[in-house]
Amino acid sequence: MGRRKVEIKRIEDKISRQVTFCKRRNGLLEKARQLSILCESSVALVIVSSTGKLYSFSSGESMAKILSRVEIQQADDPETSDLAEKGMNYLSQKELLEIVQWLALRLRFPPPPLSLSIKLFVFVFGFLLIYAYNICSKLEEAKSDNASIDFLKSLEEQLKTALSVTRDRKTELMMDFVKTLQEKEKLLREENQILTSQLSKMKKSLKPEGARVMSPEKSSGKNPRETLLLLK
Amino acid sequence: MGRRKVEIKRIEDKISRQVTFCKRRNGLLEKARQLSILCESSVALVIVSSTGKLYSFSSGESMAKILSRVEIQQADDPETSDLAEKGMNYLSQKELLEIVQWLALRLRFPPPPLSLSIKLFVFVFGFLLIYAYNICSKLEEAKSDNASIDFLKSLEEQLKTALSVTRDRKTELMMDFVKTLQEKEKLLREENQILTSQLSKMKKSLKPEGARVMSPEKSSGKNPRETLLLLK
DNA sequence: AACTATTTATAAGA
DNA sequence: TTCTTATAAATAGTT
Repeated sequence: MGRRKVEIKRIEDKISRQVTFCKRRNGLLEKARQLSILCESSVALVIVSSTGKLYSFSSGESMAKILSRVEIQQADDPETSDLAEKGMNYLSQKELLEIVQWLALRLRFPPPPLSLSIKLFVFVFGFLLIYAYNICSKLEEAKSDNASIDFLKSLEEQLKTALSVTRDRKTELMMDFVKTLQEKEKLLREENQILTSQLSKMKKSLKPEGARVMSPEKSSGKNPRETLLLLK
Repeated sequence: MGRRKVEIKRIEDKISRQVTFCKRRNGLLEKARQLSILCESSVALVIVSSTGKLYSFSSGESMAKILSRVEIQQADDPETSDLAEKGMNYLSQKELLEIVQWLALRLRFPPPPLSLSIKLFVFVFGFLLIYAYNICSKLEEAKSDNASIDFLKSLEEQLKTALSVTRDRKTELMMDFVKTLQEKEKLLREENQILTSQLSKMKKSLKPEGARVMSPEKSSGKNPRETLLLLK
């Protein structure tokens, strides 16, 4: 829709590319706005220029909310369930590696099962940044009258209250449950060790024919006591 | 660009709205694609229909990556990083302790090395509060405007949403962790059973050799099973 | 899903 | 950048 038809491929001339970017970017943002209004739909659009400048639009509901639907929908989709990789992009590679290694080390558990948790963690983080960005850009357009200041003060209170939900009963219950599970795990591990050592002693005792009598005595005499102690 | 000019406002007729949505949605997605190719820019677009169906486009790099630039840009902005810092400070000592304890419990490790994770966690929670504060102070400086009340109401909704999302994610994280622990427990139990049965087989094979071996056998063969029961 | 009369977007030029 | 204008592209209403 110009003086001539253009092929859809990278515009080589830098100036021309920049001009086209400016025009089409505005066009796209406007089209996004129109679609959201005309058809009552949620639209989130982010454009980053080749020079790194950022432009975005999101309809009435916050971008965070719209994007969360992508996450949910994609999580259900087996093909896209490469969740770990997706989540990684929200933090720098370096930071993420650091977190993964650190957690893996401390949990003595191989990384893969952790990736989901990390993804969620990281997702929340990226989520709010996008959200905040949106609020900020909207804020610039906004003005307030005197009456709204009281409203904002109450909003602040509400936010504080919401924050204290960190300590709600559900969380506490879950923490208790986690504690119980961890204790169970510890006991089971210890028991496993005892069983394993009993087993190896048994095997040893079977090998040398003459030593048969001695070692079973040792193992049967020592192990039960150990087990009892550990269970305390 | 049609038989007649249309006003940009919600299309009341449902059929017509749906048809328009389909047409414009495709147009928008195509435009997004073209912009990304012509101008070598990153574009992420998400459209959710009023019926909840999701359509999206993102240029070559993944949407997550594009969105992460928002994060980078925010981090580079001195005002924002200042906010992040304030976010840390704003959480009460008590709340911070709570978060530390939760993480410490999960990781069975003393707090200090946790700093990175804590940073992320605290940031998520502190973030919105700081923004609320900031919005308040900015708006207090601004001048009267009737239309602003609607804006503020939508802002309130957005903040509420963001908070609930954060809470939901935390719960999800914990649930994932519980699941992992339960799986671990199951595996350990199975291992225990195998070890126990191996042990008793061993002992049987020792049986015919002499009567001496019998009594120790009982005690060592019985204890692990009892232990398992206790752990339930 | 097509069709087509119009509107709209935009490429090139100023 | 911004505006102008010829033309391509998108799409509203119709079939």
